[in-house]
Amino acid sequence: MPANKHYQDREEKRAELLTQARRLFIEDGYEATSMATLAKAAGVAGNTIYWYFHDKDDVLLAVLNAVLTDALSEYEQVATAPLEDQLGWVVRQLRQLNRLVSTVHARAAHAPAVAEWHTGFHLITEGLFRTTLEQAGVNRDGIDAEVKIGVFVVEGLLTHGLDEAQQEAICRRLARQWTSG
Amino acid sequence: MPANKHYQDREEKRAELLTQARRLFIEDGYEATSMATLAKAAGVAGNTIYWYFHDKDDVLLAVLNAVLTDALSEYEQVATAPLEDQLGWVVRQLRQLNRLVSTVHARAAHAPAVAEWHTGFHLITEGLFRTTLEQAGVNRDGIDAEVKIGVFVVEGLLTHGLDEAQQEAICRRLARQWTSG
DNA sequence: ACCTGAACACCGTTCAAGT
DNA sequence: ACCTGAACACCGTTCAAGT
Repeated sequence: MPANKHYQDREEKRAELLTQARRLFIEDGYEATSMATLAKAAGVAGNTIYWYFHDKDDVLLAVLNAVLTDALSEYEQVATAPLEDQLGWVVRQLRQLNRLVSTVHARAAHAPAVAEWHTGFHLITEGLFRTTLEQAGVNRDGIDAEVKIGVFVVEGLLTHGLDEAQQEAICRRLARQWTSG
Repeated sequence: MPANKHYQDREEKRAELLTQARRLFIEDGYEATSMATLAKAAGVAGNTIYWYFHDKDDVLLAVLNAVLTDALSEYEQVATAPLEDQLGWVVRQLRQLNRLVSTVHARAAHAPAVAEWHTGFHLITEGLFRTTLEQAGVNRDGIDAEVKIGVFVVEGLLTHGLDEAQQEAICRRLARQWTSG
């Protein structure tokens, strides 16, 4: 079956490109990683990437989806923990991804596909967040606003380098308001 | 006094460059505005900019300071209004600047000077915010966390295109928690 | 189908040459 | 001191040529 074999080879090579892109985008940043750098890391010529991805934003979307898939899979294990612990876990998990978060916000302004991904990401995470709050017994009236506040605060914690104490204080303050209200 | 005259000419030309940069960075974005575009808008050759600014990030810093100065000046007029109105004013004022906000977060990762400006900006705005909350009688214990939560939520409102109703709901929720606690 | 070297249009920045 | 045309090193992307 030459077709299957070829398909496997193709998938392997694409996977290698994706692995390197994920590492480089997270470690060095999207902007600082040139297509030439990425190609060299994967051992191909610069323009070969375009056989596997439409353009650089397409590589970014593939990286974002890979990271999101892994994160959602890990989230299942913490979904039943106390509210405050969940919040801390999310922040710790995403702390290393703050370069990616900034990149999404920056690229969303210029690349419609990234803007669309950004919207979908918020739908998913806010849906999970709302479920968690509802299970914690938060009043359903203002829950939409509460969810958005929670998400915005998490994003703020991510993109600004706060020390552990400040971070914990903010998480406690947020969680307190849910468990008391 | 040829020295004064020369100085004035220089200031005028720099001011024109700054005006155009401010307009272009806000309308089209920092990344989308090339040095050649900026130069053309100001009626000079591309490399002439480097006589007035060290590099492109230096132009960005000048724009940020100009915008901040104007914003602080306008803030004085609303500083004594009710909390909720102040919050709404800040969000409306800054809504048009969301490209600039994204740019600061993106460039802060690569340009130390922008990172430094970003830190200073947060010190100033959080200081003002804290004063406002204290005057509103918010409990001083958790006020640090409360201030950061407020700032992060405002940044979130800025960088995500929420409709007016959602925006108002979030502002009301935030303000309620201050006036009740 | 897959990969490449070479080229293209662009970018921020530098430099030698002008006034 | 101030300004410029030309050049430099780089960027993402395209294309003709190879297998």
